[in-house]
Amino acid sequence: MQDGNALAARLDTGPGEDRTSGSREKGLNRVLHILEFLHATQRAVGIGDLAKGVNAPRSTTYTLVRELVDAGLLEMAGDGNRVYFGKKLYLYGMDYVRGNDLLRRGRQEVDNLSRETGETSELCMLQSGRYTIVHSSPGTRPFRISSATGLQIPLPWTASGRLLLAGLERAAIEDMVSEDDLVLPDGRRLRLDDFIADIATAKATGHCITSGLVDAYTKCLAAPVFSAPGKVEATMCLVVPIDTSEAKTGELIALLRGRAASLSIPG
Amino acid sequence: MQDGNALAARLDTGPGEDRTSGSREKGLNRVLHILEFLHATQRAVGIGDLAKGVNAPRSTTYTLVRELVDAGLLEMAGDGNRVYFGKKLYLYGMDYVRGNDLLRRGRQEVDNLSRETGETSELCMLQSGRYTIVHSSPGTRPFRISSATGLQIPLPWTASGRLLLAGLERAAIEDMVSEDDLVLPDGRRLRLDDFIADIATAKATGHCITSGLVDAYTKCLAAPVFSAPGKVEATMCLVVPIDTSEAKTGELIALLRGRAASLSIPG
DNA sequence: GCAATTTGTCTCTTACAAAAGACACATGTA
DNA sequence: TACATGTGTCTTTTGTAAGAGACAAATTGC
Repeated sequence: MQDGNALAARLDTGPGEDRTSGSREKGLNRVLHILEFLHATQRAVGIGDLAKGVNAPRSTTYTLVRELVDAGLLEMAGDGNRVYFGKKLYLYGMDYVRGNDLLRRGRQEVDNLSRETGETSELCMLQSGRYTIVHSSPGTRPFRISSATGLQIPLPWTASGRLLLAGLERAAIEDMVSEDDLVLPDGRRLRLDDFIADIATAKATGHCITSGLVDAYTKCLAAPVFSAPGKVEATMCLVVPIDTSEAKTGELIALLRGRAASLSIPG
Repeated sequence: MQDGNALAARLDTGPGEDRTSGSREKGLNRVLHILEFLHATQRAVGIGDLAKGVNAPRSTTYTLVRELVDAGLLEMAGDGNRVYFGKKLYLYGMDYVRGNDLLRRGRQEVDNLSRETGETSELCMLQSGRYTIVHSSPGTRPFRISSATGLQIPLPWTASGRLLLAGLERAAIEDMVSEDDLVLPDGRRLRLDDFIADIATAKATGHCITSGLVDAYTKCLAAPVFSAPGKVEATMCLVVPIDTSEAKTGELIALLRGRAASLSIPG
């Protein structure tokens, strides 16, 4: 939980740049902030708190929430004065899945992979310039390695991040990575050049392994899914204990690469 | 497809009443219409068509679409000038699932049920006053009985509809059911009083069976899921061939009732 | 080849939505 | 009893977002 919140905090800078003052914000923007805030919070929120959370006037927040609830995008939660996502968003989400072969097959493949290997497996994508766990399947370890769907983590913290940026210009990479992103959870600081070198290596080898980046106990194996030659659309990734043997790791990487390749468009 | 479109057409009356003139609509409303239109269309749409579809000025539509795409709620589809739902909506949808025990367990149970029986199984709920298939699992019949997730069908056409309205006042029921809703796909017209009587019966027996309503070849078995004593939150339903034997039907109903009961909150 | 349509981006105006703030009504707590 | 703190609904005011329309560029059709 403490971990989850630390990560969630990174979500705060919602859509539409950093608000300097925030007075007389567009209604639609308010709504986008509200949705993003609920996503970061991951539970029903009182309308007052919501107003504070998105830094919007209370009156405005009340009206917007009412409209969104009427539309079914939000729902009043159990006790009666909290709101959270509504059924309509679920339906739209399912529409997205239906219209998206890669996601549909990727989810399936991730589930297979974690069942077969017993390890936590994830499907990751870039989501408006940020690394996002689009689907994850927990694996069977007693101490399950936490990672919730929809979490957004700085790109440099992850193996998948290195693959997702493969093929981008240096400038584009710099745009996507803030100074803060280079600081790992344990306080260590990556050098941007090292990160960019990692990306090149990942591109060349066709996979990526990172050890002890997000936490000291795991390593992360990732392989790219291509939507076109050279264009990395997603990655599949396995999170394994950091002391996993060389041999075992090699095995898993081979498996992972195969599955990721099977999802790729060209073949 | 012709069938799907006939049903989709029923979605058109989106949120916020029927627009008579439509001049100077609120931005948020336009967005809600856009989302609803995409949901009805079930595929990527050109921005021009979208503007026509939601009856909004082109300039406004362009601006809104750009904002929504930037926010990740929509995505530009393949060829480049069409839009459809975006990853963010998927993520929000998953958040909804995560925060909603009933839906999560219901999906699971529906999948089990269709695997065990081989029949198409569905989880249904009221969604802003309309019957909605929230999850469905196709079953194993060679001619699969069509029913897509997220479709909204007039309440009187379905067995689930009768259960979902159990416990409501007559006036409330009348509000939810339009004249058009009483006309079946084959042109027959239900009498409102008969429908209300059906609802009472369904409430009393704790399940509902309808034959040949949406089409001539199927019957629909449904059982209620309660969120509180007397409050029907959802229904589970099985779609079977209309010539299924009495005995077999009884068996399935018993199974269905058991599963639905296991999802209900009180016990 | 020249029309006719569609697409995407602009600018300018004013109708109207967002905000401020007052109000009424619950709570809890010194 | 007073005094915060949170909730939900009003009004009024004013800054601005929605809309009309004009434009160039890209697609169509004949």
